[in-house]
Amino acid sequence: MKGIRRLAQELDISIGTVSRALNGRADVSPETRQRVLEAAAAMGYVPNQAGRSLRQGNTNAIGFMIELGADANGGNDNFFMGVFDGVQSVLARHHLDLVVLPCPTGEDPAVYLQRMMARRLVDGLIISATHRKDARIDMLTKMRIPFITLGRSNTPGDYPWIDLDFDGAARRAVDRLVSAGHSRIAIAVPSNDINLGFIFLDGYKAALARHGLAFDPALVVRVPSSELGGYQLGHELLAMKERPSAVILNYELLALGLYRQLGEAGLQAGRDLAVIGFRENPVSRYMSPRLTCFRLSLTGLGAAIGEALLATMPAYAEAYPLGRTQRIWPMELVPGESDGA
Amino acid sequence: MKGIRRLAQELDISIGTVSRALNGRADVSPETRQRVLEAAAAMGYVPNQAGRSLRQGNTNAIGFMIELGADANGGNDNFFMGVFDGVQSVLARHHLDLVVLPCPTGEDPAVYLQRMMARRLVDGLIISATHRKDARIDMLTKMRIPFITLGRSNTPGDYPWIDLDFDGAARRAVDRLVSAGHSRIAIAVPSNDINLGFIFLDGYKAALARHGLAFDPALVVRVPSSELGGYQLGHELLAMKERPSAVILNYELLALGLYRQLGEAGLQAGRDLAVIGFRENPVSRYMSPRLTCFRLSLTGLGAAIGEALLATMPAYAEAYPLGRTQRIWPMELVPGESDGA
DNA sequence: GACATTGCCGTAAACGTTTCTGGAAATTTC
DNA sequence: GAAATTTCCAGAAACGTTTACGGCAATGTC
Repeated sequence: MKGIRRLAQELDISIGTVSRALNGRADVSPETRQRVLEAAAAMGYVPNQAGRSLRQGNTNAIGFMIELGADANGGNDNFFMGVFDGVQSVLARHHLDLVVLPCPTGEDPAVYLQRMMARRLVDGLIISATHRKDARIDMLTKMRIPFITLGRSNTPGDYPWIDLDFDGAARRAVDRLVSAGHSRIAIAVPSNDINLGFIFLDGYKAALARHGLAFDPALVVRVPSSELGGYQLGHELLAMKERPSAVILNYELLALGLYRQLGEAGLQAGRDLAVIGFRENPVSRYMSPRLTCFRLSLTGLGAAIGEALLATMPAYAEAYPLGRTQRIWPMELVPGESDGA
Repeated sequence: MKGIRRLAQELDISIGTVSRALNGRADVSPETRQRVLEAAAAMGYVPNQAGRSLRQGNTNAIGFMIELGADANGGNDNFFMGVFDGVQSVLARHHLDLVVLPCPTGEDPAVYLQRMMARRLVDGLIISATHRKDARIDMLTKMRIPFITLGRSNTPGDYPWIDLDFDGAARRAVDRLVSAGHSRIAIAVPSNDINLGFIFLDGYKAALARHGLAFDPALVVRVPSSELGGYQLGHELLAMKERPSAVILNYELLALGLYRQLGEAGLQAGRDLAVIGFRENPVSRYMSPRLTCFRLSLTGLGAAIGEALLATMPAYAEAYPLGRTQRIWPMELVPGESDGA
């Protein structure tokens, strides 16, 4: 005899009562509940999740899908670790657990997602590295699985999302550079179809226009989001006929390769080329010269993701007034030495 | 009507036969099997994992527990992403899925593990960031859950583990520095009780002894495994009465902070202080000067972990001759410019 | 042609929960 | 003190699978 049945036998009561006592239902006397809880603790009883899932049709777990391919989310640094912490802080309030689902490099994210959802492993899902046209969004809406995307997409629909303030970052970077006297400002965007690149570029264009500067397509450099990409970026910048005096990066670690390329040419960021990076992280803080970039609260972002997701799940929604489930997460500019200010 | 029952009704055969057909059992006629498979595909049927788990008592998933606390595994860079890929390449052969379990910062890893295992979410487990005395090991052996640790521990027992070649790296770093003429060689080790620090230090000591050099405890600097730790390390090195001419790092990103500290004192790695880092990664490759460090195959490591774990699980063991489930993963020195050679 | 074997399939039990239903006992109500 | 209500619990069904068992027909064996 195992599980709840054994517990019931031990206490000489029915398994139904044991279950109700453990789950805090009303119709069980205080003393019986007490006995059950004590016996459960003593015997180290924990309910079998498979049985519970089968019966109630849920799993009490939330999934977070990430893509392992380095290019897809820019080298996978400590970004997600902070976000996971934030998400869990919210889920813990409801006894929900977080499981991370890593899509292998080279596997189609949509196919992977299909496989994982078929397992019915989670009740809700967070997906990241949103592509411009993302098949996963249609799939999840069709499957009626609650989800939220970290990153906007162009896929139409009324699904919830949260995204970093790419437009704002691009705009403020341009503003800062223009007021420092720069007029020829290059921009680096990812070479794949991840959506953030398009938004970043749009923000850049809009900011230029507001300053009355013409948009020059030659100043848009598409490179993979990696240190090597930064090195290539440097090469392209130096090879330009009319060399720009500043560059804005969509990904902070591009600066490493860029710095190296500049160094090999006897040049230095901040002095010979103004550089504004993207997200502040431990590496950008210790590069020389220190990178001017944008700070955000990773755990705060994670918590916002968790709350927005729960707001769309009927079982938890009452605690989270639906409100805005589509929002832009703010970033704050932290000046470094790389923009020559 | 849902699930297998609906499928059976549609085909007008029993659910037992459907199940056997889908699971490739022998006693079902070829044409029936064909019909079932086609109907399942047409209706988009996928077996309910909860029902299956409940019946067969397993989950067809393997867990990989990581710790989010930045200090615990050295800043969480792309290390794990590569390993996940390798693990999945092996698991896929057996239709096993990988789920990553991120232990929140600040939560006791053993408590977290207990919670997750109670959910019976996975059939086997990989744990990382092994501590010198690791409560999780006793817990898992007691629970009879197949597991493997990424990182040795001092906890006694015959459990499987894989570890990076910390001793070899320390030894070869010392060898290289000594033959370049250095005799006062400092070493950085983590300030917490993560086990790799002790092994790294032991390798260092042994190598010194082999060269007839005395071990000087003053040359052992304990700092957190982060860029800031590297900065502190630089401070301590520069403040030493008898300043060392070389330093060996247990974690490559320490070099970033160290470089900065040196730069602020007008010094440079390679020229004024020989530096040998630990693991090669994209960042270390683009630091200036490029860090001398050790290369390893992350996906290879992941695959080895997966195979060693499966070798201990009865259901899969036959494919993996038990052999050595305790092994050291090799690393290859890649010369940079930071050691002045 | 009687018998044993084989191939295929239906039936039903089991996995560990939760929850619906009913009902006995205790309490309250007039 | 009978009726109505409440409190608490037992019993059983249900969730979706897998699999042990048995049986019927078809095939093989002498």
